[in-house]
Amino acid sequence: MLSQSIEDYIKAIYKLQEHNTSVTTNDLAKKMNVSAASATNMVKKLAEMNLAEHTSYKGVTLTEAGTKIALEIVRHHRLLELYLQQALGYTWDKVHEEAEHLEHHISEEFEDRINDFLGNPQYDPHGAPIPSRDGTIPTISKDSLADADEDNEYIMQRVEEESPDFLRYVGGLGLFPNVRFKLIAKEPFKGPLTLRVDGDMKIIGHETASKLYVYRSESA
Amino acid sequence: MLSQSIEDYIKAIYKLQEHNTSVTTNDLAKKMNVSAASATNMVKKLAEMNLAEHTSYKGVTLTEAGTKIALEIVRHHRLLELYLQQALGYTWDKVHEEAEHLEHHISEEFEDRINDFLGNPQYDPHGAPIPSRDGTIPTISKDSLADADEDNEYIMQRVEEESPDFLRYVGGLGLFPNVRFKLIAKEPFKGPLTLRVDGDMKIIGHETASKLYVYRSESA
DNA sequence: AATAAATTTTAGTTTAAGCTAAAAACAAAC
DNA sequence: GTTTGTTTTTAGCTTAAACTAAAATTTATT
Repeated sequence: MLSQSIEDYIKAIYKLQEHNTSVTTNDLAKKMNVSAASATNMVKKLAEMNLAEHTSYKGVTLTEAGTKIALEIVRHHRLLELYLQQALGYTWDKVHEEAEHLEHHISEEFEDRINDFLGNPQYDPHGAPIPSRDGTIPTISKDSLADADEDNEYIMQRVEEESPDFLRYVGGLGLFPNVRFKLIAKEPFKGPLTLRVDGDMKIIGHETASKLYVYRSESA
Repeated sequence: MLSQSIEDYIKAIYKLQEHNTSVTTNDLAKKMNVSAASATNMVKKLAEMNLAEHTSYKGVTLTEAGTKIALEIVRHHRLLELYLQQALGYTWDKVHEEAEHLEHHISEEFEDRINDFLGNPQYDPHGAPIPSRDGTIPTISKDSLADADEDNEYIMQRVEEESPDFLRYVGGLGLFPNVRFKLIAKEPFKGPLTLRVDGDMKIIGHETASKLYVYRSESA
């Protein structure tokens, strides 16, 4: 059984890998809120355990074994998030934190039972893909709303931010996964975007838009 | 936030206090599966934190503050057990272990939500009382079936053992909380007991009976 | 290319929780 | 009421995961 700490580091590396090509110990230290030295130590330990590869002064990558563990943790996390929402009525801004604590402590049986309760779901409340038991990840759009084109219709896929405040803000605009909307206007130079969501006009900043992933909708 | 370890010790002391009047560090060490020295160390730390009182070479008692914490943990544990059974279909022999892991990691919100889901329940799947939010404990019979009298009707209140094997055995006899049965015969000298449960005759040992708590039923 | 700045690693400490072995205190037996 | 045996505590060691400060390496600047 891996320590909670080890699991947290693996998950952090996994998440950093999704974005940045190379993950430095410093990136990791920041994400984990520990000193750079602590991150280095853990990375060396992970390498020792063959869960990561580390080239000094360069960066870290998860090995296949490490990735497998990361996917299990992410699966736990996202299943829990959805379960908290669907079964216990949590709002989407609160599920992350609770799942964060629980993800390390549920058994395989628990995982299976909530998975069955939820009908083997593909996405969590924020639209993030839930890795399947065997490590397959449902496809997701990698198109940020910030790169979308005026005058097109889109469907919200995913909000890639977990801060409660941000989620409440976005939710207040009606922008939940699977919601359809139209991008009416988009100012140049990272300016604001105007959307029509369910008949209402909403203006959001470029920064916000960059965290929303969408796919083109066949306009109705 | 108390460490998991501290919480586990507090809970162990609480449970030992329920039975034995005085709790020695050795009792505690056995219950916790640690060396006597480790138990002594922790007890001193708890005393330091004003969660327990310790008189050297004598024993430990929880303070009011310590008891309050114990009750919270026990509440978490028993609510979880019932939730796992009611909401997720766990059998009663498996709920203990899962709850044991989760009890330290659920938030107050989680506690409240499962409590509401369960309708503010009083007893867990084994008939153990669930302390209320404010620390009140539902009444329970302290009469063991081992001390019961021939020819009377009883209702199962509680099974005071958490080992899966034992619970499966007892469950196989049909002896769940709230089940009514009649004590047909009872051999002297800690001999076996004969019961009629739902029309069927069952013979159980004294040792088993001593772990079953019952109350007299007004015979129908 | 040489030096300055930033990043990463190494070295050595700290804390929590465990351990063993030895010492101290208590209980029991003669 | 000593002596013997058990229980409890003390002392000192180990491991995991953090830390700071110093050394090493890489990157950036002139």
